[in-house]
Amino acid sequence: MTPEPGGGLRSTRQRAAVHAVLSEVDGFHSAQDLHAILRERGERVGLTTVYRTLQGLADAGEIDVMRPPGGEALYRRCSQGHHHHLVCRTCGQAVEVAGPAVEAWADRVAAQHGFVEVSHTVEIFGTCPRCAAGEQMRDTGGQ
Amino acid sequence: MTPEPGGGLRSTRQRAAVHAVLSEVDGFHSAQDLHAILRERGERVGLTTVYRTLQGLADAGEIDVMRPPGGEALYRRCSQGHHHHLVCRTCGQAVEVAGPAVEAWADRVAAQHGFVEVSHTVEIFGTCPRCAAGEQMRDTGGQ
DNA sequence: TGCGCTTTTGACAATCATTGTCATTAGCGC
DNA sequence: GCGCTAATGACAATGATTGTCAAAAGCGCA
Repeated sequence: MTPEPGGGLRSTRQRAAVHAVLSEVDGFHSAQDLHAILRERGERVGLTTVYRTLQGLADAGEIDVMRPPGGEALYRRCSQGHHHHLVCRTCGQAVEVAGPAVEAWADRVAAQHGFVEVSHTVEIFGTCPRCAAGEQMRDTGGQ
Repeated sequence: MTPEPGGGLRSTRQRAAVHAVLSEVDGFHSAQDLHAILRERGERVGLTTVYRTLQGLADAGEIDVMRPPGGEALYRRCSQGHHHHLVCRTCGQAVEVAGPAVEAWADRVAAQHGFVEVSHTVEIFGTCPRCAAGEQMRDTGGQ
């Protein structure tokens, strides 16, 4: 029970590595994905540590977590404020989008029903122009 | 490898049971949850079958699936059209909400970036009035 | 009504992401 | 440098979901 206020975190090589990878890669990646990237770079970081570090970063609001229908959670370093994502379901590329109207709508709807402590998730999935262009060879015969 | 789409389904006792439970319970429930309810009722349905039936129903658009941050997927029978949910994170009670403005916003944002085949998920979490009221004492059993 | 083909079922194993464990290692203040 | 304590990491454990495959049950058809 001696909680160090604020400075309770130690700066370790592993944490820096995870942080660095997140800064350099583009789009959303799973924890295992990031772990593989670290290994390729020669960084020796345990998978458990990757998970914990990501958890901590997500907890601190420094990265965003997304749970696509597929299964694994995806992480990405994002701008700090509240925003949402437009994600390509083929290549993973993500665009940050802001929707003040949506925020307002969500709050209003929740308030109408008397809900408090409201949070919301908005995710838009689609196929980005590049992937859509390379994908059109797929309707032989059909259904 | 030519399963009859649409009419290829047979009506079985198990499928009817799952369907019935979904009609009678309120709010979102996990697959394992529904399986437990079926067992309590004396219906002998395998867990695998529950999963498959739910998958089929979700595929047919007859039920809604939600993946809360917690982990398991939750299922609920809903009205057919496209809509979203305002869910109490304490008791699970859910309110269907429609947001034409949000749909339009999502489509517009996606189109601006050239994305096609767009889908989106919107979920609002909060604490419903009843849970918010009873949360200071947390004594009344409620149900 | 009975038969047979095909789908469905269900017990169990397999998978797979994520979390817990715990001995070892390494920051950081002194 | 020393020591305390948090962090690490290999491994096991968890737990939801999916695959497997033989047995059972629907439904069309004779």
